[in-house]
Amino acid sequence: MLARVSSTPTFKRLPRAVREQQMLDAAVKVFSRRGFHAASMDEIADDAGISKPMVYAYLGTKEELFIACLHRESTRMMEAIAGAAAPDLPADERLWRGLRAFFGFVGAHRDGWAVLYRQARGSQPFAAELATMRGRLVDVVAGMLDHALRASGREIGATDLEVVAYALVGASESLADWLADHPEADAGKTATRMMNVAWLGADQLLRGVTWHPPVA
Amino acid sequence: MLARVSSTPTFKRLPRAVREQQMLDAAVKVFSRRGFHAASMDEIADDAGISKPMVYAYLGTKEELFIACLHRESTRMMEAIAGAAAPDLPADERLWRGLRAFFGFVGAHRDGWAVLYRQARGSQPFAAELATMRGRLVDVVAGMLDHALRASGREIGATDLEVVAYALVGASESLADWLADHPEADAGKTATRMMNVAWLGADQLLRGVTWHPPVA
DNA sequence: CACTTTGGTTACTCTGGCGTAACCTTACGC
DNA sequence: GCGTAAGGTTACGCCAGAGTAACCAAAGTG
Repeated sequence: MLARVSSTPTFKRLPRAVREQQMLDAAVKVFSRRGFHAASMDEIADDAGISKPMVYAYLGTKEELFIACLHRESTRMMEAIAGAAAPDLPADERLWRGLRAFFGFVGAHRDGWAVLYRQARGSQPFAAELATMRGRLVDVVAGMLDHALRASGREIGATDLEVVAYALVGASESLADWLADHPEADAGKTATRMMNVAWLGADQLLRGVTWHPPVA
Repeated sequence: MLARVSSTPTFKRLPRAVREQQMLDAAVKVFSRRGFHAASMDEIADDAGISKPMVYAYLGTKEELFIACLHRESTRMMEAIAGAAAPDLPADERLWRGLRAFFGFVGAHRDGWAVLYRQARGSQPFAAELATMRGRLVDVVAGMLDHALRASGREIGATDLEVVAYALVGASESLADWLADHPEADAGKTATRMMNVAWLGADQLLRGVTWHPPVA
């Protein structure tokens, strides 16, 4: 007998890259459930099946860890969207595919992304980080609208463009929240609904229709 | 001489109701600047010109204090909106007035409401509170849309209605954030922009126009 | 087989800041 | 003028939970 070498071979001694992902998985989960502040490094370490000092060794401070989570998740999301919305498609098709990818992603990572994202909106240290990511999305949407507008010989002020894009992104985020809170809801259907709100308005704008406040 | 009674008459010994408002003012300010977690009760007390135990005596725990802030601010906002959007006006007029009131409020309370609001979205203890308030707004918007739809002999599923309303509210919130971050921006103009996005889409919906996903 | 790197652990330290106990003092009713 | 409540203070207890020191062990590497 005396079998000791391979008594528990499945465990332990994993390469760094693997452990880091496990830690991030655990961190996303715990941050989601508890919120940044209430989440404890001990619980995260525990959940990752590792001891706390390892987390510090690999991913650093609690704050840095959170940012690492944000980064990983947002990168994944951006890739999902970019991969779906090819730039050579017509505007409505691009919008539709982008939205579908977005809601698909959120639907598949409900407690991951959406809640992480919610966290980040509030707290100063991460707001900047988040603003950058949202900024990229806004730019994409704005670029899309601008492109479509120019194609139909129209134009619109830069600020107006930004604000409209911002509103569309905001509406999508809200519906993503809604989706994350309604486990029974379907991602595709939500995307369709968003499209109805977004495109019907955007389409009008593209046609040159605008609304003006009453003179009163 | 011997004047001691009225040596510092302007200070101290204020009735509870007054002090409570001062405390809430201070709390809103500090919570906004620092965020819930980083805000310290000491700083709030200090800023209110009072000592910490008084804050505990009047408004309770840090958490309770935050909720009290949320309550006061949201009540004020709801009143501003409700006061502007009379229920007997036509849909577009109501929407326009409501939006103007909303952005006017946010513009006037930039660091107050908007940041408080951002805070609350993330952290569990307040998310519920906030969800209730947003729920009321969503109901109002949904009711408005439903009313207008029925008036033109149309109808729409309850979930669809809710989701559309949710998207509109979300877009408004996003623009409110944008407004809070751009001190130079004008509230009225922002409201007009939002109206362009919201109404152009909603108007189409009201006319029975819908968008459907391509068969592919 | 030394010997070093990499993956891992237990068991602390230390501090920020919430919440409170104990204690004054001005106003007001009677 | 005297009791009592309402407004106010200083000074502290206390603990969760971030971050660390010190130490161990299994793989590579020559």
